[in-house]
Amino acid sequence: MSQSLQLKNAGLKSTLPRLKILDLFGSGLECHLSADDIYRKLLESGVDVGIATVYRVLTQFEQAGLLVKRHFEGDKSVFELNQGKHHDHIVCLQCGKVEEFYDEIIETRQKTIAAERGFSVNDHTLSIYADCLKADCPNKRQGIV
Amino acid sequence: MSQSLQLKNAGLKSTLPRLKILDLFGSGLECHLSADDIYRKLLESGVDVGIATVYRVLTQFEQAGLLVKRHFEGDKSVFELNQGKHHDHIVCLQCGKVEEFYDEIIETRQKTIAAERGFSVNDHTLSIYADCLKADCPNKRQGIV
DNA sequence: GTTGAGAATGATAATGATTATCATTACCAA
DNA sequence: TTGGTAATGATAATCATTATCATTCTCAAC
Ligand SMILES: [Mn+2]
Ligand SMILES: [Mn+2]
Ligand SMILES: [Zn+2]
Ligand SMILES: [Zn+2]
Repeated sequence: MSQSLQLKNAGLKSTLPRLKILDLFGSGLECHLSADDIYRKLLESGVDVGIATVYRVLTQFEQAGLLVKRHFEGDKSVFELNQGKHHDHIVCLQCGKVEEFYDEIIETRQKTIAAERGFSVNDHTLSIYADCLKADCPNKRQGIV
Repeated sequence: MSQSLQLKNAGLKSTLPRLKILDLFGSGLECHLSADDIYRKLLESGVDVGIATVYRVLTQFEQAGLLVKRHFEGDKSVFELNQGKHHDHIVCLQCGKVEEFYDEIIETRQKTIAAERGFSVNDHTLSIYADCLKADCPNKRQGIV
């Protein structure tokens, strides 16, 4: 589906900042970007956008169900494409790379644990902070991408 | 162990703000307090402390291993006594109550998942946001305590 | 294609949590 | 008791995020 149609479906007018921000997330999954990441990337690519617009658009996209907001370690939140299905994250403490996973055993176990204690699960976040053992892991942190 | 001795062991001088803050956490477990919670409670109890001191002391206690910092939903972080052993949390979306749990199956599964993907787990956070089904759950949010 | 009402933008001020400064005060070893 | 030094607290500064508001842009109607 074209991006401008995506926006139309979400009840949002097709504007340059919105199209460019949608572009950044592209079709590439496992892409977790902060407002500042996006602001910086747009300026680099010659799109003269305001930081206020970035925050506004991200919030609108989140409310429209296009994006999902995440809170990893650190102070700033990141956004990713809404993949329609829940998943959890492994964050590399060396390079900041984020990998996604879904595990039925963990999911089921959480419901059981909550039920045993008199809770009905609404949502959850599981973030594993780990060291990447791969050879190509750049041994320095550089913002969660 | 007396509180002033606890402070001495941590290499910290025994001062009124430090003793009073340590007091607040007391022996009661499952006590998760934000800097502002603590600041407010101290003022209420007649201890005229500055908010800067609260933040400073919390950081010192965390570095000394007396407290652990947590990040639940929302903007402010909370602290709890360092119980020496890892645990995860269920947060009631109605009243904000926090319950703790530890599940060996989930812990083990995380290590397996990470290993399969070439990661060595360093740390993790699992927070379940749920609705408390108990009758005495006050149906309003009132800050995470 | 032109146009106008209303939405969107961006510069900037405001906010809320947290940290840094720095002059004053309190702790404690001698 | 006292002096050196660490701790405190009022306040300014910082950082991410949100609110304001005058200006610009979009798009449906003509
Ligand atoms: Mn993800
Ligand atoms: Mn806890
Ligand atoms: Zn999950
Ligand atoms: Zn755990």
